[in-house]
Amino acid sequence: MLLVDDHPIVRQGMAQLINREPDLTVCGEAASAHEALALLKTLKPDVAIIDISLEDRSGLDLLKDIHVRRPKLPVLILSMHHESLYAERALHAGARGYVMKQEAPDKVLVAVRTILSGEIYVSEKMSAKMLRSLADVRSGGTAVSPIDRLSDRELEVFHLIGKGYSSSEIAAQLCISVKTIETHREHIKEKFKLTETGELRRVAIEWAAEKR
Amino acid sequence: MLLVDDHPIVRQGMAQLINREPDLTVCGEAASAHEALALLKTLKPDVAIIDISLEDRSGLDLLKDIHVRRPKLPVLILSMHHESLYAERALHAGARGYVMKQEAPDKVLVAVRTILSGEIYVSEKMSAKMLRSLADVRSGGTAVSPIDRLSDRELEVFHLIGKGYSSSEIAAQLCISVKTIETHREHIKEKFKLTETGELRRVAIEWAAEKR
DNA sequence: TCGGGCATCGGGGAATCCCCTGATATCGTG
DNA sequence: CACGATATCAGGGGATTCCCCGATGCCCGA
Repeated sequence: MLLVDDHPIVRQGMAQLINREPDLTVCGEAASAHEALALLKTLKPDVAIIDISLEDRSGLDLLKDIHVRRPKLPVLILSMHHESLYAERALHAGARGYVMKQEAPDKVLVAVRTILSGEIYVSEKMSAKMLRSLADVRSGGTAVSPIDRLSDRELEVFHLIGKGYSSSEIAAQLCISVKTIETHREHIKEKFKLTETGELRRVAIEWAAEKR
Repeated sequence: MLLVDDHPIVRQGMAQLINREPDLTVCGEAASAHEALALLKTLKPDVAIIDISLEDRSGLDLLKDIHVRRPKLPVLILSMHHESLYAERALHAGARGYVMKQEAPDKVLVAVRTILSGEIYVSEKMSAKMLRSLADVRSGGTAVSPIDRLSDRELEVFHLIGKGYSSSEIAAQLCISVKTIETHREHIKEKFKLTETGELRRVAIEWAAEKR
């Protein structure tokens, strides 16, 4: 197994956790995406655990690269960020599982064994959420990113929310009623399967930051 | 030694690192400030390692509490954030050392032994920087970033605003009144010379994105 | 042509935020 | 010690948001 995390202490904890399992062994560690890709060539691991926030801030990027080079390599994303923000993105980028660092260590072991057996691993909550969004397939069953399902206007509003504008400010900028913005917000929340307003704001900020 | 970190995997790595040293032993672990304070009473550790970003309250907060209860307990701050952002604040709040998680694990051991011997531990770079800023006396016209003029608490609130949290959400996270958050927001706005609320939100988002 | 997504707007009530004043306690520094 | 900075909280009132409801007109594809 290949470990990728820019914090040596985390790697150490992970390595110990993994190595004391008889059926699992850490064969290499990397602190950056660059190192990881190099080790991937020489070590030929059969599974990888990758932190989403690396130095060169390319955890998801690395994931995509790996997915191109070795599409069948199961990758588990381990992150300090909440699953509601990144889990879907990670799976979309080719990961086979997502575990938050806040989780108990044994969750990692369960996740590793799950993805080694060819299954997908996400938390109960997250899988429920994703199933829910899968259930109402009004797009012919094709798994589309929620962002793609936004209409032009909704995307515009979403973008402005991500930049920190309030409903009334957005209304002013677009020269339309606040009420209209509120409607758009509701529709966006529906499409993203969000329940709290705060979540919409944070997701929008995250997204806007990426598109910077 | 008491370990405080909200990521079980990190605690595990730290514990293993510490315990294999003959002269050091982990006597307790905590995932939150609340737990930490409870354990501090019962366990009487002679040194503590604290992560700066905890779930319930910030590590700096916990640090101050500890410093009140046991002023002589040497505390090492372990953080994923760069030392240039927090090291000075940490020492000011009573910490005896600051180590980034990006550092090699043995740095932690060096740091622990240093603070156990009564000395202060920061990296070479950081100590040089602090000495330099100490040397060049506050000559009136030093252009200081508004960020540096924020108090610890204000910076914390500012950070959370930038991540998209509302006043009430921040209050819940920090376990203080919404009214207090509102006061902090006003003070931050003053220091940044901002007039509109939206401006504060956007500056905070901008800043949080940079420090990602 | 009919349905559906889209964009626009409105009402109303509860919740929250915003902004002001003011209060208290602590801490560090001069 | 006195003073300023910090951190905490409160009350109140107006502004805004949030979330439920419903409505209209438009355009496009089945």
